[in-house]
Amino acid sequence: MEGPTNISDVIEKYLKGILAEAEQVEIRRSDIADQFNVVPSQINYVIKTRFTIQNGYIVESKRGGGGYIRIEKVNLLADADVLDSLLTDVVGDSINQHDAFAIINSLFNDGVLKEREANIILAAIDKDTLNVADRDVENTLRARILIGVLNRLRFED
Amino acid sequence: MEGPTNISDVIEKYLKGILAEAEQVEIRRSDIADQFNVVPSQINYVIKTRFTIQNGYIVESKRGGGGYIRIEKVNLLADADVLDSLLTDVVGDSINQHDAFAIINSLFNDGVLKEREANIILAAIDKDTLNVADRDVENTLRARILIGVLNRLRFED
DNA sequence: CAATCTTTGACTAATATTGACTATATTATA
DNA sequence: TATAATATAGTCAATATTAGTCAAAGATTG
Repeated sequence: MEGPTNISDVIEKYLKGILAEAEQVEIRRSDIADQFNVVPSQINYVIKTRFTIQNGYIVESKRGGGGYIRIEKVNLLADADVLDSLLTDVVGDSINQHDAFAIINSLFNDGVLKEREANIILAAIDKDTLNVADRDVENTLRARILIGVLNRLRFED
Repeated sequence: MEGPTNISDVIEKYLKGILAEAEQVEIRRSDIADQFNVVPSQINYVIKTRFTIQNGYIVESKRGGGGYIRIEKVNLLADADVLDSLLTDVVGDSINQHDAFAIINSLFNDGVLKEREANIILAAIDKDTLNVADRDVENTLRARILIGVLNRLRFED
């Protein structure tokens, strides 16, 4: 019944309309801001809230002359739901090395990760690699890395 | 969408186009500057920002009559010494996201990393993933993860 | 009314462009 | 051969051109 009620939704729909036709959109932030009569930083808000990796978008940008913001749509993989439930149920906002290793190991056993891929992740979240004095900080950081990596693996590219 | 709208990107692409065909490219700075209608020092800027060792290039030059700038592509897979010095000198104990991304991209281009492997590493060292308040701490952590991961891959082979 | 989402703008950071000045190598000339 | 003239490239800082961050204010929703 009702259309979009705020300008952020309008901008979101505009960009997604383009992405329905093309692989990616490349904009000049101030152009879009002018077009919808909003301040430039609102474009960042729209992107941060509506074009996340969880939703299947990858965003790249460059400042300076000829700068741009590029939004790319990426496709969900078959394993996406496995990774998704793992993320919401198991990882949380803190995870110790033992539990994290078990997750990666099971993903390897299930064929979601190749051996080299698993080894890369294990190296990245190893406690000696992170080398953080505080155990809680270490576990929080490990959770963030795991979430970032597994979210990325939900998509192809 | 559109191509680059800044002249530095255009010059970069021109030079990389030549390097796609040849082992190296040798230019006279003022020729290229004239060709693209920029001041000569902009050629130095393009080289300094886009043909660094972390991008996989080595640059040599000579001044005076018959002077030149020569850009050579190095293969990090073939040249273990270059990779070594790159990790020691460029990564060291701190590295920002921009430089780290350039290194991973080079390793992918040279066949050291597969695309999925590169994406995993990029996700792990992304500043939003690490989400550390202090920039120095973030860069230190990124360096440890990068070195930890690459060393793990190295022992594999 | 409390929580959440949106809008705004001041401030920050990154990148690109330009030109004056410096450094170095080669060539011409005394 | 020594020196001067010429022909290169390098450095650096000022300015211009973008995008990013953050927090306060305002609006909406449950």
